[in-house]
Amino acid sequence: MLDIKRIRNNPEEVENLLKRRNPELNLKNVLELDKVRREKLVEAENMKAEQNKVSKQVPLLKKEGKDVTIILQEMKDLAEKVKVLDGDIKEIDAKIEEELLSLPNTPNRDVAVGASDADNKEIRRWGEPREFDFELKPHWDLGVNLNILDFERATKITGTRFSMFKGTGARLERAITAYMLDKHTVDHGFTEIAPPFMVNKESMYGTGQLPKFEEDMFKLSQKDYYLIPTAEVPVTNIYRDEVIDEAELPIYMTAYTPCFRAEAGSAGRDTRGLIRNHQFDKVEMVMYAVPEDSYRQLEILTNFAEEILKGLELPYRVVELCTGDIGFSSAKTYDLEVWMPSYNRYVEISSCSNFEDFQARRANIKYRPADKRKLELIHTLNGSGLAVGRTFAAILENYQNEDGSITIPKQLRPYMRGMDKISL
RNA sequence: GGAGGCGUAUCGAAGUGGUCAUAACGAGCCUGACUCGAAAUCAGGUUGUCCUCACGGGCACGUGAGUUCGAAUCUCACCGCCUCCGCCA
Repeated sequence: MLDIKRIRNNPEEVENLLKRRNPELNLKNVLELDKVRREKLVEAENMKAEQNKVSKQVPLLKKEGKDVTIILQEMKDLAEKVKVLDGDIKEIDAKIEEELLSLPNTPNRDVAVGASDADNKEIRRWGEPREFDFELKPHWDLGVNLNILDFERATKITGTRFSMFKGTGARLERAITAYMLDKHTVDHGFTEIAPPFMVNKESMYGTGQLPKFEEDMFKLSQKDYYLIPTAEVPVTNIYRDEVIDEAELPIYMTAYTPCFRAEAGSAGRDTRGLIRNHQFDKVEMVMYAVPEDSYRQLEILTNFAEEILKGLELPYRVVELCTGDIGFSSAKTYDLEVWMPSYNRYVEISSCSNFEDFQARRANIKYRPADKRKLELIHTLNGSGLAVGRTFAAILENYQNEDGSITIPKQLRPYMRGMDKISL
């Protein structure tokens, strides 16, 4: 959520930044509502001040034996007026809240202006896409042939866009997850979290999934809970409505969770394999930082995600998203894209973002600066580290051999009890 | 799921219709005094939020609604925590 004070004091600046995302965005409604609200607020507060003043006098006058009947009658009338005015203000507050919740974050000033992913900027590449001297297979054929993936039965058990890992495949999936978690906790200093996989709507509002993206989520029918679309939601909300000591920042947290996405509106896209499912596993990194430090932390976060790809020796590139492509809550985002041979292009496998105080304002996460009295909002960041299903797919495709077997990346072998190859 | 109890600042906790909410009292923390230094002791400070350039004012005692001229205090609903019982991996 954007700061209403910032909007009020710098309307043009904020609006211009929003228009970099989408030229249709504007602040007209919010500004008008805010103006009316403040007028009514001043009026109501003056009346309340009067109420408080008189209420203090009443017991004194009574003590002196004076008749207060007239005063009480006047106060009753005043109370009526205050009640009406408070009702109006409450209504306006709700409207302002609604407007503010529907506005995306302002992109960082340095983010390149662009309309779509076509305008994203490649920052760097690592590794060379492998040249195949045989006809390569996509991961869904490789996995099914080796009997480590089963899409047909997953569809029977549940439905389309579900997948199932089997035997060595299930083990490899678990190995990838464990490797990532170990790397982040042991080498990168993260605290591992095993959070709830369902959250209430306050948490969904906190990170920005609600109210705008309800159709992307799975909601339970008997409780007002949602299946998490990413560990970002429960983990970022850990400190919702709390105040953190500055000495504790930055806070690094990582979590493995399954992720559930309705994938509404993506019919027909990536229908085969592990790339776009209703359920997939992901290891997520979440950071809390002081505002002055958050952009430095974004670089660190992105590097941590890159470390996983480097460790697995998977070629990738880093892309900086343009203003038209960054997510609703983000101010700046780097995507990591892994080389996917069957697609013959790089495919998104991680998204690392700085949300600045956008989520912290919604979730009310503050810290007390060591030098100052006032509480300040923290900055939140998160990044995939990485999407496990897509990593699995990338390993199958990049490490495939002519006979259809898969060489296991060196770093994963300890997690596979030394196994170096998956074959029939 | 049933019964009872409880939600007040960083923590403990008092307050049960109006000079007890500028939230008592205690602890913690910060500053100062004493000290070579520390401890102890003494003095002072220490909630958040909204409107306002400021002065100043409003709001908040789990949340919401109600009664009242006036609510932490009375009523209702909801949420959370604790104890006991039931059920359960």
